Amino acid sequence: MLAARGYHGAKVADIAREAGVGVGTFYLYYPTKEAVFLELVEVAASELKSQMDTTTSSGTDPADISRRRIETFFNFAAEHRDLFRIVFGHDASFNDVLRRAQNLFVADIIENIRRGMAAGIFRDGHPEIWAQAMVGICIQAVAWWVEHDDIPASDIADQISTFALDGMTKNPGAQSDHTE
Amino acid sequence: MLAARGYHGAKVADIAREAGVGVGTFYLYYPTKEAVFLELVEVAASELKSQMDTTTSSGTDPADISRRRIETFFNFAAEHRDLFRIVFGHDASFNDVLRRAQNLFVADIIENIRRGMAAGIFRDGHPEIWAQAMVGICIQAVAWWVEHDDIPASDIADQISTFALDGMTKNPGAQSDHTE
Amino acid sequence: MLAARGYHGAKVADIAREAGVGVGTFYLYYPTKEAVFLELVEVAASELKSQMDTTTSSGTDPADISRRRIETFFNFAAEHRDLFRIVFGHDASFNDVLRRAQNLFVADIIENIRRGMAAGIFRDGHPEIWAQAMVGICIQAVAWWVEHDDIPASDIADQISTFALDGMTKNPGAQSDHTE
Amino acid sequence: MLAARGYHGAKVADIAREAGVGVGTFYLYYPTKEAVFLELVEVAASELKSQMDTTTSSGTDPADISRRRIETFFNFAAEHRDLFRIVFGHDASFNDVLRRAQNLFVADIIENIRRGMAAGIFRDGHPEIWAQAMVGICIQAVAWWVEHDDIPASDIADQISTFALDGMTKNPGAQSDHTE
DNA sequence: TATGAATGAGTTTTCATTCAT
DNA sequence: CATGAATGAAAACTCATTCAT
Repeated sequence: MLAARGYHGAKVADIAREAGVGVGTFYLYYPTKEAVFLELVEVAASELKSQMDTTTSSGTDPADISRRRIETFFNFAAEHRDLFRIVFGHDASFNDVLRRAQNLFVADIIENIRRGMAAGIFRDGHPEIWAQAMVGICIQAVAWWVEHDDIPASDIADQISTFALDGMTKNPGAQSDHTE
Repeated sequence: MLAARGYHGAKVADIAREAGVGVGTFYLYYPTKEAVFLELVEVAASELKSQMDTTTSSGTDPADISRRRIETFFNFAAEHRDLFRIVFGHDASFNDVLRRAQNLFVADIIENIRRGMAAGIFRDGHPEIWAQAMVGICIQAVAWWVEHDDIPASDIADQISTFALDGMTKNPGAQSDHTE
Repeated sequence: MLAARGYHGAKVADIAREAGVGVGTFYLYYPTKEAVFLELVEVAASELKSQMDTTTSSGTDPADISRRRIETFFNFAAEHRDLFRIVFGHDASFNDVLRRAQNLFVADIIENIRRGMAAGIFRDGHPEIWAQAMVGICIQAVAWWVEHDDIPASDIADQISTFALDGMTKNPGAQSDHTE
Repeated sequence: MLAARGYHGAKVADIAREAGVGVGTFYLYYPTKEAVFLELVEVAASELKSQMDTTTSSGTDPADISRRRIETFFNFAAEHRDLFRIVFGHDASFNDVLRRAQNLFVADIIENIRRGMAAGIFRDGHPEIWAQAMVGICIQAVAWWVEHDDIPASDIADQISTFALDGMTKNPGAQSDHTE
């Protein structure tokens, strides 16, 4: 399925066939291969943003806004599952390499989270989702950070640790421990 | 610079030139283009993993382990900045599209975090890093989730909200609010 | 404008749009793209030929016939300027290359003609038109010649020199030196 | 043979095969298909120009210069026959149409020239070459003229008639009637 | 071992032509 | 008759990989 291929894995001929049209037809609607992805992503992003803006326009509590945005995001993803598979879909060659490397760590992270939960130190949750979240934080942070030479490693590590361990809210216990 | 190009953007000829060898020499050491990235990533991943294992072998507190792992990760990234730029480097065509879409949201997230911090609801931190962390969590979680059809959107949204807002630890106030 | 594009530069869609009809309609009247040019050229050629035949049917003096034919040709061209632009119009890619190469020589030829006129060796005339004529003779002659292997270069050069310098008529001075 | 195909008729794959190399090799030396023709033409044009400059640098008589240039041109063409076949080679589709149209007139022109020669009005020469010359003059002149709106048809017709019938030189009889 | 010129399979893109409406 | 969206064969171009030196 096209959706599972990602940008580089998807050939224009495949995209066209998948859509049930000829290659010529593809170029009737998009000037280049890049353009269709760009449009796909931009249209979706702008739709998502407008949904988020609507969703969060009623309240002003930042924590609440975050929660509702996250909810909106995943509802949107549920409705556009195919799109997300395209956009984050694994490209035959490279992403597999990354995936494998990630898995090397995910297992350990899950294990640590399980132990933390069992010990009552971590709040209850879905260990694998949290492990994915940890990986996502680190990847995104590092990708951002390598373009920002001025921040010391210890600073970004601290920021990420605080974020991941304590969360953003100051008195979380008072608000949203869904597990108690 | 090669490092800024990412897997698809980097031609074998560039990689070889960057390394100061001929393309033929490249193929003397790596069977395919994929292999060099695979090796790059795997060697680094295994080195990182072994550093992490060493770092965390002494203690058993899961929160502490997480913290130390995160620290190790960013120290490693600092020492292998080029590698990370290669691996997460933006490929000319596609990643830019993604980058632009992300930026659409990052600004809003930063704004919300700033307001939350100002209101004393969010603990103090680096708003942009946290925003990147939020985006990273969501992207990684959604990429993982689209391959796991059985989990309802509301469940994953809840998990991610809890993680991001409250953090993993149960009594964070008691442990690590760096701002108090 | 279509007329300026030449055969390869003109897309059928353009030709149809230019004509104010749909592409489908185009194919109602012409079986192929080539056919429309063929028809265009053939209809025009046959019309031109019939005009020439009429024009020259009255007299029998070959020099006079030549003169009248040339006149008819350019009058026809004046009335079918668009057609001539289509037929000899410069195709985006290749003809420009030729054009540029020609210009390399045209300037020199003009210069030589000017000097010849100033010295009273050449009869008066429009230097650029004559230079174009010179180029036209050479191109056409060479294009014809490369398909006729049996003629030595010196022979064709002699023929062309005689033609260009002395003209076709035996006693031109007695007939048509417009400048005296 | 490639040389007989002309620009549009020649596919890059053919050019490469003809040259005994792979298509990739072609692109190793020329960035685009257009570029190879451009280079072909420009290199040849500049070589031809330099030959012409050398040839004509000794004398100053314009008529002599013309004659020597024409000679140089055809000698050059003889040595680069293949190149000229490429450059003026007939493209399967369009040039044939033109060729056919031209032939419609060439026969008549030849006939007229023959009659003029027989009648002693035209100097002796090769009727077909002269007919080609006539056609070349007219095509080139008209192609030039359609881009120069300000010149009346009668003017250009006069210029061309004078050129073709009387030649450029003022007293041709005194100089170069090769037939007497 | 080291090289980089040569390769051609694999892609993107074009556009004359068709055909359902 | 008229249309233009759809088509896909054919063409230009890319780049990982090979191999003679």
